[in-house]
Amino acid sequence: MELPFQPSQCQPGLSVDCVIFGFHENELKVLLLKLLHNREWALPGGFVMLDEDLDRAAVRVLRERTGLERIFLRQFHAFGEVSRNLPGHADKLVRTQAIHPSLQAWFEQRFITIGFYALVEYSQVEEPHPDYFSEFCRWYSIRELPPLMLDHQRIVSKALETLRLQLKYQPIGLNLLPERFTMPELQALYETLLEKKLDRRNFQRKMLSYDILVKTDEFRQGGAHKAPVLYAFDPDRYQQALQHGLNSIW
Amino acid sequence: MELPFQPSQCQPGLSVDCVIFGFHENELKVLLLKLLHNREWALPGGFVMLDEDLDRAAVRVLRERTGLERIFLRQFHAFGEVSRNLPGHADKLVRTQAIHPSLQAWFEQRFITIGFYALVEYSQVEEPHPDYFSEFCRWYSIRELPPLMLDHQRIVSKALETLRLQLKYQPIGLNLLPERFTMPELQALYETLLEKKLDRRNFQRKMLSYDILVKTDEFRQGGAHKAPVLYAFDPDRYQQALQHGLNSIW
DNA sequence: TTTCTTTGTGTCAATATGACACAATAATAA
DNA sequence: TTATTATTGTGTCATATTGACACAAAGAAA
Repeated sequence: MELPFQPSQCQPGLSVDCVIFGFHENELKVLLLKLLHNREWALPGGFVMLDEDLDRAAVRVLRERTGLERIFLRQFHAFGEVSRNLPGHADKLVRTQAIHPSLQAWFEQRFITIGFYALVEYSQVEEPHPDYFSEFCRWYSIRELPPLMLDHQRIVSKALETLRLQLKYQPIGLNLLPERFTMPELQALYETLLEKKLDRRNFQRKMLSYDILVKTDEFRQGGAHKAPVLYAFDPDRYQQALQHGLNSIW
Repeated sequence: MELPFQPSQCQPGLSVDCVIFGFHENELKVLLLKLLHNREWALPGGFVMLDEDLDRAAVRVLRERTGLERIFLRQFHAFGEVSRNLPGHADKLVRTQAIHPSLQAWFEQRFITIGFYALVEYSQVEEPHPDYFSEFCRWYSIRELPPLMLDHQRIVSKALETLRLQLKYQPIGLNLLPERFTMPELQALYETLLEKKLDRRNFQRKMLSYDILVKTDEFRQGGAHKAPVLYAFDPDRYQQALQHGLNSIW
């Protein structure tokens, strides 16, 4: 397999890492890559070309990994502790033949990484593509993550914290749920993120009051009980709610 | 004046810029540096030492500029567009004798900058110290900023946007106001940030309901009218409110 | 003492919220 | 075919919060 990047064409000491969130079976999941020759897992990430905008680099990584374009992607933090680059990390990559010895110097640099989080519809991601350093991809529930490389555990935690903060004053769901969804499904997403049960009736009342949902005349058939109505987000109103927030104190 | 940094000791292509906010005469202000040999102004910023944590670099810049330690400082965005480094910028620095020609290559790099915003008590900053590239410092009202270098205008705008967002779900004031302040002073801060008038009585009721203020038994004497009570923040409760937010929807 | 302005403390109606009841519906079991 | 069961849709009601506003107290100046 050919090297997917040329160190001389990359911004030195800088990388991007993406925490890709999906929602499936009432669980919040993240897409991880299994490293080659190593029991550890890693976030999808990459380097920034010298002539590439930072945000474009994150979009590219996302496209390369999931095949998706135009998805919700937000920068959330720059990780720049000196200690995040473990001594011996580059050496280990060479020893396990993960990289060619000529790249050792590149990987020995002190790296700052910019964390992005993405919200994607789980079912839309068909077959995630591993990259040069990994053998395969898998979704993992955030409640039981495997051992992660370097400080990637902390990056996931920070992304999750940011996502939960977003929930407090902005809508969520448009990017995580299919185009049409039921009120109980939306509630399940909120309950998962908040880690607590909500009252079904009060949830519906509040959610409808935000005026970002459109009730369709279709139902989710095939369930064991009363068929629930399908809703969709009103894209314009949803974007407005993202911009201005849902509940301002002032 | 000696060069304050050695390029070989710095993380390549990376800088930090600080938007230092203060509140004075009912105006939100930012601390700017007047560049040498140039009509433009710049944010206090600097480079990151190879053995220095990113956040520590921001703390150092802040200390060098304001003399203050232990102040409210938050990372808010990484600016990484290719176009933010204008072609000819390094050349201009050499031509105006702002930098020695040997540094031209360093300044010609493509830079990513990490934006931090700081909240400081205006009166505590005695005499701001300019750096190697600047002749003096000045506070500017955010309503009338002078011409800023490169994309620093955008960095200020983004910082302000973040600060206003913070106001929607977190307390503010501890770092911008003196230790003791009156309710009208706190309200003026909010009105400035929100750019709108608030009802004096409802503001007080809501603010007190957050339970982060301590009413002292002293008054602000010397005013032309009834002497208002002085309040102080309860540091512990304030920190808690910062952590958990003031008004959760859920 | 009067006037002016600002501060401290209320009231009250309108609205939003939390807790809960009950009918309707769809699949399954009797 | 009918009863059962779990789930969905639509309420009600008491309580808490909010927005709009009134009035008295305090300090300086006329």
